Amino acid sequence: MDSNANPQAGGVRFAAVSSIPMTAAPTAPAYTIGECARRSGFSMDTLRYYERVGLIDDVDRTPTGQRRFTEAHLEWLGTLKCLRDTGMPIEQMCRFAQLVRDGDATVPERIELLRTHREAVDERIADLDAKRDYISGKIDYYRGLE
Amino acid sequence: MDSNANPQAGGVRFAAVSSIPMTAAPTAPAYTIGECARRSGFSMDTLRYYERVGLIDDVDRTPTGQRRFTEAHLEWLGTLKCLRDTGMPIEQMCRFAQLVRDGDATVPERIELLRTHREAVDERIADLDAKRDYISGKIDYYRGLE
DNA sequence: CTAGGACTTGGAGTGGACTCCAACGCAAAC
DNA sequence: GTTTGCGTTGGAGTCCACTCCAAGTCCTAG
Repeated sequence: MDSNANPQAGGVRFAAVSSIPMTAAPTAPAYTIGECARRSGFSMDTLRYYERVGLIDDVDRTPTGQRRFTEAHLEWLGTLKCLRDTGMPIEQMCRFAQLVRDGDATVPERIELLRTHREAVDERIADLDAKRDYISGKIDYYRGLE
Repeated sequence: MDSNANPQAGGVRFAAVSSIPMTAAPTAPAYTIGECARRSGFSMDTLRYYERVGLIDDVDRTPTGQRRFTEAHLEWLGTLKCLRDTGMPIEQMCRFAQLVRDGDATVPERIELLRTHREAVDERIADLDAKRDYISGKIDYYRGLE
């Protein structure tokens, strides 16, 4: 049901470990939204927003309604950050999230989506490279005028 | 007064030449906003908007009020496109435009601005490269599952 | 026990960069 | 000379991705 568990090295990693005072008993660590924000690099508001639009799933609540995020969430957030920062629109990330929810049968579709996205990223990089050169040319031109 | 005239090879270039029926007499070509849009890659609305906020200067009008853009405008628009597409905010482009308007004394400041921007572009490229690799890793992981 | 900080919700507001609209004038092709 | 279409203006609207707000609850350190 959940084959997103790629333990990719590049996940977001920070120092402190146990965020929430768990009464001893080494349970799997659960993070408050504040801690999750600090660790993921998203704001608390963005995390709530992502949950609302369906980009984050299965966020447990304490009996009083506070969110508790897990290691798995942090990993998933690392993926989202990567996709977002490479320019994928929210809507497409939602589609990807849906595929992940839909289980292993969607792996080929996920590959397809990521490949397409990677191509877009490649194009973006090539474009930036070219435009970087243009800027350098402009700088050189101005330097000739000084 | 105007040392933006860097005839950089990478300008936007199209096929057709004379857009507006000029009663013979090979005057410097002047382009309608539509033609300018086609040649620059900006929409007509964006061109008007850029003029309003001060990114484009000295746009002549026909006696009836229609804009006529010149070759020089197209070159400047090429520069704007490059800056915009590499993520420079409008406000900073406005500052750059102001420097160009302020004449040759501002050349060092322009260099400074462009250098700073180029650094931002370099960082963006490095970030995209890294995230591209992350995506590739994810793809490989999924391919292992197929 | 109480102060202060962290958390909750639904919904409204923001910022950047356009993009569209209405109502109109001018143009040039047949 | 009329239709088709390109152009004008000021101002309003849109889109995206958040970001902020109010009013309230909860948690924990002192």
